[in-house]
Amino acid sequence: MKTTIKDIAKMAGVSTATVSKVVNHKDNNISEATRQRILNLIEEYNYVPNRVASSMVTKKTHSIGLVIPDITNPFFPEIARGVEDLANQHGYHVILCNSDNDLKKEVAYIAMLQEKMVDGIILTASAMREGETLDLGRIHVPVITVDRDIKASKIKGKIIVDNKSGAYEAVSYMLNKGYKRILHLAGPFTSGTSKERYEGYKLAHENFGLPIYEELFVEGFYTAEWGYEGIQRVLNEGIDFDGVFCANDLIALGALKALKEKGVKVPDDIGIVGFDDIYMTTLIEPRLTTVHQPNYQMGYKAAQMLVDFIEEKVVKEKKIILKTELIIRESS
Amino acid sequence: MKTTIKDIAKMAGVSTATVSKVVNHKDNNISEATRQRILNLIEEYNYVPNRVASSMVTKKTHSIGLVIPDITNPFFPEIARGVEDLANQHGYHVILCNSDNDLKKEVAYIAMLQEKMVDGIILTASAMREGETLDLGRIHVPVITVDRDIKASKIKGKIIVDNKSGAYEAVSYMLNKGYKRILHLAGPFTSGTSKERYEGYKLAHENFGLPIYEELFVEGFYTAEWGYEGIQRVLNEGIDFDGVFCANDLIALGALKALKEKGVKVPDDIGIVGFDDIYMTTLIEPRLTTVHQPNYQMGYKAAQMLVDFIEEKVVKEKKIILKTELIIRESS
DNA sequence: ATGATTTAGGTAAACGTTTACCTAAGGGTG
DNA sequence: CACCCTTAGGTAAACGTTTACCTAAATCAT
Repeated sequence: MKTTIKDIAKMAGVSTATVSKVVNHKDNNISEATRQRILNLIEEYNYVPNRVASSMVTKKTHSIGLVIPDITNPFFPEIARGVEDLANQHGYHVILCNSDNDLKKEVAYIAMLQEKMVDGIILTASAMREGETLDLGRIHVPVITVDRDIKASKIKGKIIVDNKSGAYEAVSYMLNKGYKRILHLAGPFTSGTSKERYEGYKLAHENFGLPIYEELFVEGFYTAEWGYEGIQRVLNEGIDFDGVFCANDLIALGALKALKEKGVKVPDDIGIVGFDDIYMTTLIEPRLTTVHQPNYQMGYKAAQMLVDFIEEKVVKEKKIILKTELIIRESS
Repeated sequence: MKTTIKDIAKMAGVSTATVSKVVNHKDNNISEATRQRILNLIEEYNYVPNRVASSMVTKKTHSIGLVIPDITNPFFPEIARGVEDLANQHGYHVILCNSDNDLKKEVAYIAMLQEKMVDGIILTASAMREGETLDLGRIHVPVITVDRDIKASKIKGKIIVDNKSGAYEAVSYMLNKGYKRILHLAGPFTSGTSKERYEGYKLAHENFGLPIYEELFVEGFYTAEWGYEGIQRVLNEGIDFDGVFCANDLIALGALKALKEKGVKVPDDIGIVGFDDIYMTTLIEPRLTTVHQPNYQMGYKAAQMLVDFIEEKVVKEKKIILKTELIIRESS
């Protein structure tokens, strides 16, 4: 049998109220003698407060749900870590959910989180297909989205990254460097980030007064496999290009691999620029020029905003747009 | 106000017991008419059962704690994913905790998890320094360790990988290929896995009747930074070697980078073999020969065993040793 | 000495479920 | 008709806390 507050109260000859007060440091009107007596008993009998019982009365579980597509995707651990760090600092714990970019799973997880009475949810929404929509109508805890901007009602806050300007900066840099025909290996257009990065690509060309060649834009997926395949396809079609702007680093890594295998020299023959700045970009040869995304910051800020909502502090900014940073390395 | 079981009961003109039964599908003796009436009200009023209240009476929270050093280390996301997948299949959710290899944080997290009444804990223990010991004496839920074998009482089960034989196989392979002076960039010896891998390295040499050169063994950390630095140090000291066996892939990646920068050709001049088979090993050039660790499997099996303990099934094996697999690629 | 205030703690309801056990009505059997 | 069984549901305690409000004794000011 686990020791409960009642056991301690009985042994100390006080009421449970008194024990509760000392456990929660609301012991301003408890005599030092009693306090010590209780503390000793707690120690001796290894009393561990049952937080689920507390939650029943306080209506707070001090837990937050984190719903992301896949922790295995190198993009997400940093976000998760940022969330967890801030949460931990404030006494919250985080429940990890992998939605696999599947709206059904996502909805199921959110429902589950609600049943578990989490105090709030941080969500990187799955890419939605046409006609799909995420209904948060029945959720009554704050929801913050991270990285992906979705249009669903009831979202209390957003943390996003300025993808368009990040891409703009990267492509401008390439154009400045003299690249003329920049291939854009895009992510899936069901993802808003992918679209925004494409827009940055376009805008840079426009500002330079350069045309956009249709054959230099290829839509795909956010994976290394696709980067690998995409390059091969373009090469096989005989399309000419002197630089590649990839919608994320995974694509870039795949592309780089494919180019190397074809004997193409990077950056001498063709330059590559990625997006995200995931850890491994510095471990490869040549190190990848890329657009740094502040992932840890995103997670951290999201959690911060969520906790502010939960604790009913005033939240000044409900939409935080984080800046990217172009990191120039040797691949371009 | 959120709808509770009482609201539904009142509106349906039945007792809460009845509603509870239909919600939990224990409705064998509830008439179909009543069942439908209740179901409709649940739908209409968006009744969401409060699982923390359930937990109070059932003594189960259907949550498990996952304590790992750092989700940001590419070694762990796969484990976490394995855990989460199995947990999810069985209706459990997982609470993520990053201990940063800090015993204090680890202990604090475990205490917190206990207060939150998790049903069990999966732990990749932090590397302990001399004299440190993890006291699980006060935990009364099952604890399973993963990857790292620690000696702490009260561990209900272990999932580990046969590090020694993995290393043995890798080094034997190198020796067979004709490498004569194999540098071993080890991890920290506070970590058991690191020691075991070293033992595999030693055993292979012994079986080949070859000597072990002291200067070819260097203890360090499980990071790419250290691999990079370690190689430079060895090179600066003018120590001669023709192959490198790294205690993990991160070290190997760092080492590879350092070698490339010095103009050393891999695998022509020097061969490299790593350990872990993290995702990025296939994205670099040359792709890394490494010892595959079944990380996802580890997490999955750990969760499986934990759930079996929680649900009081008979657990046949309390120590599962997973086999590694040597993956030969181009770096050797 | 009296009334007011402070100190130290107690009382008991409430949080939202589950579940062992009870009951009342109806049906079946001989 | 008397008895038993089944059906359909109800009763109420229990889970372990927290907290608004209460109270009795001691101290203080005048």
